[in-house]
Amino acid sequence: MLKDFQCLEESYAKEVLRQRGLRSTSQRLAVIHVLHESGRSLSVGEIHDGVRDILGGTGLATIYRTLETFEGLGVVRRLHFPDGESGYAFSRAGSAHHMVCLTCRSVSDFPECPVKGFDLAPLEKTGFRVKDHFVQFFGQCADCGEVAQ
Amino acid sequence: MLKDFQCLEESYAKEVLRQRGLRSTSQRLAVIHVLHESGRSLSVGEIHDGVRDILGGTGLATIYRTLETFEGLGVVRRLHFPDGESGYAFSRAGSAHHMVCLTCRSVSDFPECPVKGFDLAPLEKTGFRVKDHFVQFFGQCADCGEVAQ
DNA sequence: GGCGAATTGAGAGATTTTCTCATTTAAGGA
DNA sequence: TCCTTAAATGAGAAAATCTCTCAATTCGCC
Repeated sequence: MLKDFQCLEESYAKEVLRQRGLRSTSQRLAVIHVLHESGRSLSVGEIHDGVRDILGGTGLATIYRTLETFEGLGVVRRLHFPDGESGYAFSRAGSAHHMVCLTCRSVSDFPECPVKGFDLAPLEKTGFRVKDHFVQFFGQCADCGEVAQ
Repeated sequence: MLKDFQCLEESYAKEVLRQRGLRSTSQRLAVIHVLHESGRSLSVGEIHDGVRDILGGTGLATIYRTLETFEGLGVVRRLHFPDGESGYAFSRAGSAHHMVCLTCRSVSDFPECPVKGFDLAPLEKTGFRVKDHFVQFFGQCADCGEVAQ
């Protein structure tokens, strides 16, 4: 195992895994650790590098499998940027929405679902049944806003 | 050229290209034609196949380049599905938001921006400067809803 | 500590995307 | 209408990304 101390995110991931009957492997926890520590969204390659720094030789396939597992569990979310790149970020339970900094790619949870106050009735009158929605704000975080003029 | 008749979407694309000093090639118009005719979002492979049906041997690189160009012009939008797949759909000017059917992958323009009525002030108090937002609704369109129970 | 099933590592393989450069073609001017 | 010229394309190689397989390892439970 990594170390005795575990951040909140690792404990949380462990608990979610346990509840689903999945194992808490060092590789899975390392992925959470790397994502949490960076504080931003990371590409698959960056996550792979970060995990290798901690554990040594870890297979790339494991990273892909782990991210897929965690995404299914809602612990990690995949983000797509306007430039076509994509990355993964830790995702707190219940927060489906994020603010993404276009400069440093940090990801902050969104305090409140902006769609909540929106009346879906006229939309559903068209016959479309809404099952899910996804809201993402792009911009610049406080730090990057300062630097860039 | 394809044919004398052109759908609204092709005329529109032509006009946008002209305004930017880009050329209206048969390949570019064919991409628009294929997207419009399908009425849903298509993968790069499907678009390639569709264009080849019309024009014959068209290079895959051209499809990628064309989609990139049109996305930059706002004529085409790339969509990411919850299952990790992605596709491209024709995008009317000014409509940044869509309803995407998870069954048939049809894409409908969203009548009104749901974020419009949302107060961004508390969000911006955190120092985050919102530059753009992206809203996507997933669910089932009227046709697919009928079939599936 | 031992057992059984879940998970991983390693690398091959498949798929997707980009790049290069010779050739073609659209579009404006003569 | 023809010419000119730069933009755009085609073809395939190359790079990048993602998936698969299966033997070996490891977690979680008894």
